[in-house]
Amino acid sequence: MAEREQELEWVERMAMFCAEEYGVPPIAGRILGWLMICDPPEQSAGQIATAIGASKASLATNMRMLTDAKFVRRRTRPGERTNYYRVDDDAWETVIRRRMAGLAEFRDLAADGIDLAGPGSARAERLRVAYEAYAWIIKLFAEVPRFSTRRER
Amino acid sequence: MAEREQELEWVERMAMFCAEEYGVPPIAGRILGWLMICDPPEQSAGQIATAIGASKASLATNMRMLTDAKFVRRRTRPGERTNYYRVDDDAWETVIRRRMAGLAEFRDLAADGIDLAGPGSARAERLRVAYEAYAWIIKLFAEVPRFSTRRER
DNA sequence: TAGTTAGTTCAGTAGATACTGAACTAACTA
DNA sequence: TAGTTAGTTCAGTATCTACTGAACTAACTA
Repeated sequence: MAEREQELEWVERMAMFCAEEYGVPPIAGRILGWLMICDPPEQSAGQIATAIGASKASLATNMRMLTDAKFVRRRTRPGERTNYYRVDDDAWETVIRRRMAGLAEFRDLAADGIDLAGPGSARAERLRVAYEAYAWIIKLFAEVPRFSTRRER
Repeated sequence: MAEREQELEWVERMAMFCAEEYGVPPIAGRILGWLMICDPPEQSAGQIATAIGASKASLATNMRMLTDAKFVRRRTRPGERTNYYRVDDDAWETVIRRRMAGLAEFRDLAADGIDLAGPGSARAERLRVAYEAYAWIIKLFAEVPRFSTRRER
């Protein structure tokens, strides 16, 4: 299989993973996947559109989404009006951290449920179990040192 | 606000959380939410349908999904043909553990990408960073003792 | 036997989402 | 000035998902 073909297949796998696991639109997933593996690592919307086979309009919408979410950084170059994009170094750690934040939301929901059912009631037991499962994992994560294979910049 | 009304509002919050965070259909989320807070804790499809305002058909489809995923347990009673459902004690720990499995999938995808880009190449650097962020969190959870506020049964 | 009811299956529908082409804006260049 | 091109916006479309009513099955009861 040609190099490019293999890359695109990998990009597609990455896109589908992001779609299923994180609910990201397919094209946003492809952009992310492409930016993970492309050479050079910084590319214009036009280059990316060509590579993944999407329209300019889709690129505009999805790049907006990705830059707003801080997964992708935009860079301009002096004397050029083209914007160049690259994946943020911290993108994946950000993804992980947001996921953890989601856990806290559930834990708080469970806490509200316990109040509603009456703390100490038999009915609150189910909720307490859930609360504790989430509190456990959140605490675990909070105690751990921040990940840092931080590259020098 | 009436007790029941408050409960249903809580169920709705839970359902929307499950929908957004886990991609579960709204009715499946409502079933889960209802089963977390309802009294008695074990209810028939008919009772649940009435409580959350869904059709029999939707109950059939969504209960199937939830029992297949082991989030909800079905129980029969001698001399009755009605099935009764309750949330599995381990449901939420299961949710957390599946989420962790999703992380491993990403890590492996990143590893494939590194092979494709050529390990050691500059191009593989982005992928290596992602790989390590995921490997870090996965290792963290793998090392930790299994959660156990296990109730006696 | 006929009637009742728990539960399943399926065809159709409503609503949402992702995507695109085309028209447009804005910044530059000759 | 007119022409070029990066990027945005928007209306329309295709596709998908969740949901329901209705027809059905299967297990029981009188």
